[in-house]
Amino acid sequence: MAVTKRSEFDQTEIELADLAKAISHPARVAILNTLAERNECICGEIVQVLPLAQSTVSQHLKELKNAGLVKGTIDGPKSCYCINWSAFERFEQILQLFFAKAQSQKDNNKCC
Amino acid sequence: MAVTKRSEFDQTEIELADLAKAISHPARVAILNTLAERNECICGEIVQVLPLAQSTVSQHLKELKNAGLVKGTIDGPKSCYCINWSAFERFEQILQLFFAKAQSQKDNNKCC
DNA sequence: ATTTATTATCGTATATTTGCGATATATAAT
DNA sequence: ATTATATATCGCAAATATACGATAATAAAT
Repeated sequence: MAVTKRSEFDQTEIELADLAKAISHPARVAILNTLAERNECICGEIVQVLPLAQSTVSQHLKELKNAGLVKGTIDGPKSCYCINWSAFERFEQILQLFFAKAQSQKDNNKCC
Repeated sequence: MAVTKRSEFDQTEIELADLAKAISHPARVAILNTLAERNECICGEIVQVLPLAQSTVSQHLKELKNAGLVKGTIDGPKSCYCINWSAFERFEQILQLFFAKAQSQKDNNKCC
């Protein structure tokens, strides 16, 4: 069966889960780290840093793009990928809310 | 092929990715939210809140447990699941580092 | 116009995740 | 001892993710 029940969850939960999924693979974490620490972000450099084939890196980049964390302009052979800082910061905020909300209840939690 | 290249990435990247994966499904975000806002955390309550079968919820709980974010004691029919706050806070710290490191480079980033 | 270099997409194989029903397990209640 | 209740595990089907090689696409260089 495996019909995904995705739509039956809260929008905020879905949004957080989707963003978390975007960084749920070490390659994608590495890509974001690499993009952040470069001035000019050419896809080729990323391929050289990662232990993966070019096509696989391209796929991971696409996922980061779909999640909105990365934006890129395809400029012929030299495509330029960069971090989408507004989405990145929104992600940070959503996480902060998630942790803050949970921890505000921490003292009530008496079991275990 | 699909041989996972997991071991070829940095330890910090793997750790972040694994934790992110733990919250990469709305059900698991919902479980953590629910656990946080209850004093007594009985698995049954969680099943009632989620739009999923009992066995599926149990599986998600197991994943959260494997990731270390949740700890539980099986007490016969009443198992008690709670947030593992030390792991939870470590997760928060890892994320903070990730975002801080990336954003410290933000001004250098001129492209796009 | 051809060649070269770079990135995207397609096809494919395998691995993992998601989800459920059925069943097992374990304690509390009778 | 038996029954009832709650949770875990097993087995299965379908969906999604991971990874690669091969190929297509695109623009710059010749």
